[in-house]
Amino acid sequence: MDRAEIDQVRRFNRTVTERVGVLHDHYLGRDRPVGEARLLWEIGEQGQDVRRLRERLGLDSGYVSRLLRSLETDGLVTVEPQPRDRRVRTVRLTDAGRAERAALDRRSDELAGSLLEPLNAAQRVRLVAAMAEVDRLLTAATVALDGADPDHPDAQHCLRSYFTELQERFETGFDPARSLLPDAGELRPPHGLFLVARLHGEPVGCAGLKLPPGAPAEVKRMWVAPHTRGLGLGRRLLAELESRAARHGHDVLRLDTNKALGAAIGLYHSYGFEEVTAFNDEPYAHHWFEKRITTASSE
Amino acid sequence: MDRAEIDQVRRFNRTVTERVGVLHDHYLGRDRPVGEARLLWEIGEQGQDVRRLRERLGLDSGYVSRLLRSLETDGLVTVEPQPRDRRVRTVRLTDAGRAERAALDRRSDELAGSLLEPLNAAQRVRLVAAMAEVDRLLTAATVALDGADPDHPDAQHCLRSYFTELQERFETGFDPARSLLPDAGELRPPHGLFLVARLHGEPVGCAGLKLPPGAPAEVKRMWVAPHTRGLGLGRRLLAELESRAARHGHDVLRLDTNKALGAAIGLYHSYGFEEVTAFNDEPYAHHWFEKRITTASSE
DNA sequence: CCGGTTCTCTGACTAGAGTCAGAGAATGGA
DNA sequence: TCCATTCTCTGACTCTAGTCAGAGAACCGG
Repeated sequence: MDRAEIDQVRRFNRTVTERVGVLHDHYLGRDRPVGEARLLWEIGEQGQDVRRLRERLGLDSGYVSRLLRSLETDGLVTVEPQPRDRRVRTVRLTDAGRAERAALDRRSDELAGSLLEPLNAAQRVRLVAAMAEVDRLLTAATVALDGADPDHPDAQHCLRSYFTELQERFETGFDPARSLLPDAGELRPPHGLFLVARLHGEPVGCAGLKLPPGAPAEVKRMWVAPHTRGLGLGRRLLAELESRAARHGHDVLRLDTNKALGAAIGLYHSYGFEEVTAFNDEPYAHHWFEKRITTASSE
Repeated sequence: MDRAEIDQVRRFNRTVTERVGVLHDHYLGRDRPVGEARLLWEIGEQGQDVRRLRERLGLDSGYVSRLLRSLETDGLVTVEPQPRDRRVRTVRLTDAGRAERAALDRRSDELAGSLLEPLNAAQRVRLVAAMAEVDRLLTAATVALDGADPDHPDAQHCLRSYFTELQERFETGFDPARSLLPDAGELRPPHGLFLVARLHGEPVGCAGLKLPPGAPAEVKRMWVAPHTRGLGLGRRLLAELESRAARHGHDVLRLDTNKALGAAIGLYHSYGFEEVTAFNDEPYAHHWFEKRITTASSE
């Protein structure tokens, strides 16, 4: 990371916190404390459990309770116990609350507009494009990769999505029973491992690795959520698997894949995999890839 | 301004305030309230008058006074009356203060680094480039254009810089006495007007307009500070002058310029001016331009 | 139906970031 | 010289945005 890069990031931080930050408070904190506004926003059109709200915003339970009471006395929300578990309470917007939320929405639009307003059309196009790029890359940088048990709810969520997607995309559909599926034991230590990628706590990708002693390490069940594609997440998962495989003493990484998964095949090529002849008889595979790995590899 | 643009700006605002904002507080507000840290930073290496500090940060005088006392009791600054006007007080960093400020500097670097850290080299390059673009265009959008009297200190500052620059850039140097200079009266109502562009309150550009009844309006003394060039500020000044000239009933805008000012000549061409034969005998002019204007023109 | 757990609420605090109204010293202009 | 103005400081508040420690209701498993 060189000096010029750091300096540019600092200039960016300064300009943005000044310009966006100040306007943000000006527009959104107008007649309601920011905390309440955030809460109002997060409740959403269909209501939310208090517990989920707390998690999403990372706030103290006492604090949320107080904020909600304040919104309630203003007639913006109703709080009622859930029928099936009366400890949990559900918040719902009243009509007034919905109106207030719409007002916040309008203000966010105004804020965005006020940033663009002084610029001419050409500048606007360039600013929006640059913002999209910053947004995309900062989001990419926010995704965290962690080891997880394949039975963890987040891992399960990813795997279900993965199978659903295979079912939709494979010409022949996908029936887990017909495939060479590793059982969960093969994807947890000491026989392998499983990674989950999370964005703001939500699972958005996964990848498994089999580590058979004396044989090549094998990538299994790599999946990236559709809304986070294009962030380089697949590449990051591969890199992480590769370095972990190397740390476990493996010097070859391999995988098989279906011809319907074009983007993945492209990634394997560009990441340094080479196509090889079939090393298993997975009925859903059309391509088999291998990559020689070294401990020093870092991307 | 279309919906897609607004939405992208809103996504950007959200990502950036979350990612940069949260880290900002985490890194910079570590062992010192953000208010004090900002002040410490703004005092700078060579010290500042309390009054200027207040202006720069837009804070209440009582509040600043209290913050300074707190920094003083921590041994980070000294506050002393200015010798020439003992009402005004000057703040200076002590050695401890300088060390603390250096620590803040390091943290800003760390913050910047932490944004780049999860990305690979290619992504980093793209992020930094996009940040530079956003920074540049948001800065451009922050510049305010206001009418001003040509004798106003900010206008005078611009004009002095303008003349100095002409002196340096013209092959023959520049001697105001030899040039066809409008007197200040011609650049203030009702005979004309004068615009000053300001960034965070600092003058960074100017432009004058002569409005002789029954004759073409004439652009005079247009200047943009070197560090704000490339922001489209010249174009904005021209557009503003054009619309004001139109509002005063003029339908032609004209100007003369020196061959040394290549960027300006390029701007005049691209803005829609056409070169014409000399309409005056300004000794420093090599090119004369004219543009037909309409009331409806907007850029 | 008992005991531990989960979930929400209340009360009691704290710190930060300001705002507002003077008071009191210095200064500058008539 | 004196009066208005400028500049800084002090005291007295306010509002956000939390944190922490229980208390009490509801639920769940054995």
